[in-house]
Amino acid sequence: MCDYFLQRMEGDQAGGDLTDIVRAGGGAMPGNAEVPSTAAEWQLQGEPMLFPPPPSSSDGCAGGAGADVFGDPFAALGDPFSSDYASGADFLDAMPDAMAKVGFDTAVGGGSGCGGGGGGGGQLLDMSRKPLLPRGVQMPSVGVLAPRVLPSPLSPRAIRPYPALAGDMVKLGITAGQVAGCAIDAAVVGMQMSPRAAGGIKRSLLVLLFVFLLRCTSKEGPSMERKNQARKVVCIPAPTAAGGRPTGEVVPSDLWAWRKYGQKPIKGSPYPRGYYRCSSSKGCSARKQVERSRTDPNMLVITYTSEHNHPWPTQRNALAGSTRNHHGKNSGSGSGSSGSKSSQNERQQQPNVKEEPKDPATTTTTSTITTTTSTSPAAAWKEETLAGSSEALGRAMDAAVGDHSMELMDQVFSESYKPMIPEAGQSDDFFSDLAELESDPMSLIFSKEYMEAKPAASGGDRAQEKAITKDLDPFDMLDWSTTTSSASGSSFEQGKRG
DNA sequence: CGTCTTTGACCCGCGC
DNA sequence: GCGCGGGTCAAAGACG
Repeated sequence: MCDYFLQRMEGDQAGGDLTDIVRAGGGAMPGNAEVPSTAAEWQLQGEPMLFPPPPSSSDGCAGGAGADVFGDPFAALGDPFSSDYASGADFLDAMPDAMAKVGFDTAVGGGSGCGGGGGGGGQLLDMSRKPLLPRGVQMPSVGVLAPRVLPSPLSPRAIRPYPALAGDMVKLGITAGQVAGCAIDAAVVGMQMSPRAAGGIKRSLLVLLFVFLLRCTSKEGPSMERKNQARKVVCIPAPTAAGGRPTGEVVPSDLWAWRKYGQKPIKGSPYPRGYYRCSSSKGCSARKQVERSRTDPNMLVITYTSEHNHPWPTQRNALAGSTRNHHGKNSGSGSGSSGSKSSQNERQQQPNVKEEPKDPATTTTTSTITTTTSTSPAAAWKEETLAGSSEALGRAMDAAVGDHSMELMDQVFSESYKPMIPEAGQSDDFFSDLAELESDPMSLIFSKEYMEAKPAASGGDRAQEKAITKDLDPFDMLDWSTTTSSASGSSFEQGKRG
């Protein structure tokens, strides 16, 4: 099973606006889309070694050169969540310089030879100049880590509000998918590299991923101004409940509170379509439709309509009905109706609400993000209408990244529907919102690693456990400071050793 | 009590 | 105009 994801603005918004919002993955994953067990396996025959083999596992992490050693281009950027930046926009505007420092080719028509999937598109990383990865870090094949080659670059209009970074990226023909792909690649690589290096890569690329995706999916710009309501279709794998309920649909969390207001059988599809509207705010017109793909019942097609007109809820409706748990209903009902359970699970994923699911069947993929290791098949994302061609994309992600990346992307995409950081005043809120994600991006990606690491801190050693917990902290782990902390590294090492 | 899901009815657009 | 399909409404019941 291969994982890929992407989304589109429904209709004819193709042509480079945001149809290429995210297409992560590629076809160059060595083997059968499985994570190589060794770094050497990342190298494909016939392709140049991007980096020399690590002299030793320890040497790669030794020394106190800090981020420079590992080529963290964004170390100087500092912590976007901190007060170093008056606003998120300031942080964003500082990114191009950081990119340039690592050979991010800002010239029109970047080099070639980096794309593993064919011609066209630009380069996110100009490998010929200076590796982003640190010395001693093995890189997966070019096709895996290199930017995805996508049909069209982002439209300048789509990222118009952010000229500083957007301009460079547009000139480069960089697509959000490339950014996303690299971020996911970073996650993959992170599992193979030294902890400190992983920190730098993670920080760099995930910053790019978040910032760029959120910018690109911003509603700002004429591309979203359509006579009809813009629709965004996201196709995701239909998660099945942990209890092994094949019919139980679990709509992945997107942090908004949705209320089901209807369900209709769809002609030609054996699966009904559920209609949801945002219940976070009374006046919110945001809606979404959830249905199983008729071509692939394992896929859920979620169509978002309209937009939220209110801030992202820091805590989903803690209202009377929102916290109820249909234990009895889930166990006793055989109605086959799919809407109820999915919505129930959505609300169980309130970021700030800790729940102890009593019924294993109610433990969904998202609710287990930070509590279990992933044993389910890797996540898959695809664009429904481009299933044929898009299936060739993104095959590198799944095995290595797994379900957690899906959650990450889900959150990223859902985030895209809230009013984006168009103004400085909102930027901080935006970053704060990111911070409020219970399942931080890195934990989503690396959770398996870290979850494996956590038991290593057993034995009642609270101090050590606390340290591990600290390492698991998204911000501590990301370590937005200028140097990659040893704590971050240790946690990763423990994860590797775990 | 407030909010939820469920579900049949209603409304609307589209094609014939 | 009619039928069909999709989208929404709203009443009823459930839940915490």
